Amino acid sequence: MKIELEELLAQALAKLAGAALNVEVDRRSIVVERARDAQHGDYASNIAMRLAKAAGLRPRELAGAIVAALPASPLLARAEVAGAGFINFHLASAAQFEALRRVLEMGERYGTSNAGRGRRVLVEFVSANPTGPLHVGHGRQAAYGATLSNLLRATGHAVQREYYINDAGRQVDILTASVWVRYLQAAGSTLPFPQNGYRADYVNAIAASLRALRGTTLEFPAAAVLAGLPADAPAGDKEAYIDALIAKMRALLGAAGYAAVLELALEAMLADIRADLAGFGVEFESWFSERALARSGAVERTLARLHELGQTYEQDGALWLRTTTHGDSEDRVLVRANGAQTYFAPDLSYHMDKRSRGFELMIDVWGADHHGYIDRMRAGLVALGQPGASFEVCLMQFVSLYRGEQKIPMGKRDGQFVTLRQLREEVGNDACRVFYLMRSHDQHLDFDLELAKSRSNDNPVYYLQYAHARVASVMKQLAARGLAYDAAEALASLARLDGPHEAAIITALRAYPDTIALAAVNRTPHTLVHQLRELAQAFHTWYNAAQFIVDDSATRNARLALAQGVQQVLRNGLALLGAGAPDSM
RNA sequence: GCGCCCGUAGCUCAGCUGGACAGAGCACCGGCCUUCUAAGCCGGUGGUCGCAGGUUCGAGUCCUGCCGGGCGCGCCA
Repeated sequence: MKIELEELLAQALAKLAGAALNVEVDRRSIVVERARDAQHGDYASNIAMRLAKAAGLRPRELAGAIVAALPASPLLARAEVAGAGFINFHLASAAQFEALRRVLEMGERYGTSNAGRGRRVLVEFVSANPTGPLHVGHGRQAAYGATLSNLLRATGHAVQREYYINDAGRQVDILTASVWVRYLQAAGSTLPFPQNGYRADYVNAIAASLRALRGTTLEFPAAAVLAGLPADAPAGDKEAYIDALIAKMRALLGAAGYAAVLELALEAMLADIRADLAGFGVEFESWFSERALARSGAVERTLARLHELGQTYEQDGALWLRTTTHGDSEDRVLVRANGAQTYFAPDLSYHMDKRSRGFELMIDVWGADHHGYIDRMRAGLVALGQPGASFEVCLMQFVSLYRGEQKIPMGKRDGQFVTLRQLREEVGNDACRVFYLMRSHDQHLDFDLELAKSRSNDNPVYYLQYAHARVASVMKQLAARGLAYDAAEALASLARLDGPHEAAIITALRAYPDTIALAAVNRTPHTLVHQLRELAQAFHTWYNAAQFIVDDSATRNARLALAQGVQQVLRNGLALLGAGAPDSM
């Protein structure tokens, strides 16, 4: 609709070009927007104000000339000059109802487009270390990544969702050692628990399954384990201690024994994470293992490629990447003086792998604390010959949990945090998904458990679902009264929908596809929540003001058509948000 | 010190990529269930959009500088 109106404006301006107007007009500068206020009609353009100065005319004068030059169109009831020089468009009523017709015709496809033209996009999100259960912060990233993926799909992108498993780093070794110490302690060992270990309950659970699997075969006396180890904190260094403990564990159990514990711990954690996400309705097409990447030699190949390209240098025994030449604030280490790679090396290699799999665009969803890593990654990719624009990061600000006024503290290592699973069980999946998404991702989120549970306007998910259920209920009542919906009569009687409430709803229905498109392009799912809220509000207002099941069949069917249009769009929107659309509540 | 995010009604936040009088929910006050779900609706109270400059016909929105809050700046992950 916008485009049609812009075309009309372009024609009017072309007509004026010779006479009244002596400036060149770029077609792209002709923009029509939805009017914010119903009094301003349905659409508005500021083109006259933009061109007035260059044309040497007063904005209202120019606007008047443009309106006069507008070609006749069946879309338009009238166009008028308003305010400082706006051109307001009032749609013809047939064009008004076109939106409703389209909703009913397209059904669940209403709101989709092929704007993305099949562009291949990889959305990587959550990617939490498999060293513990997901917490509420991961939940936000999960909800965001899932809905962003849905939005991109709805706008014609070929999306793949991926979870990167950091299963090669030191954190996994720390988890492995933690499990082993718990396993020993469970058999009565006096071995102290490392200060830097993972001390939450799930570690005990894995230790118990280790015992069930291996019996006593992995047991060693505490004295044997502690022999030669440095002091742990607070007397000593907790980092040095845990590293020594891990080395000792390897020595005592042997490579195979150590690997067995590690595999068990990793699989247990991953199984938990997968189940949690699946339970949350968040699916991934691929789970990408860092270890597999490392074993394939890909990281070495990436390093070699950087060397070939002359992007690296050695200094103080370490291998550095010249990221400063590509916009980073300082150069970065790829391989430390002790020969170990930093995380930067496999991360770069991983993103090159994404590119090699044919993804034009890589969208990473990261926690806000990683923002300092963005320039580094992009610079590294550019150094490898990739376009900087192929890599994009959506930063998620933090989540604070409240129970009413009370802030819930969130420690990590000590296990004193609320898990995503606990949150879902307490609040429910639908409320979680929408609560997570109702705020802009670059806004810090206060998640109040009491609010999220309350069945009121506090939580928009109920408001949206309630509107959906009300329509279902009306249709049930219709059947109960022995009546049937007549689609043909409805479509022939849309002119009966002539009140302000109906107009407000139709405006909201028409806005929906624009909202989807904008939310996808700007990576802002929260705007969808707000738009659906406006639609639901318009519907609730109408519901209270008018009766649907009336005697006059033309009016009845027209109203039922509009109600079902609302229901359809709510269902579509809730699906994108990952929430259900119940028929009764 | 440098970098990123935020600062809008008592509280939590929108503000459609500069436009027409600044919006919503909660809270507070007052109304609406013999009719399709009151998890709802209607009305009212409430704001120098952190402060100061600048750009523009027009600034909550863009630029600069302050002030305040969060986060990040390792050969950690």
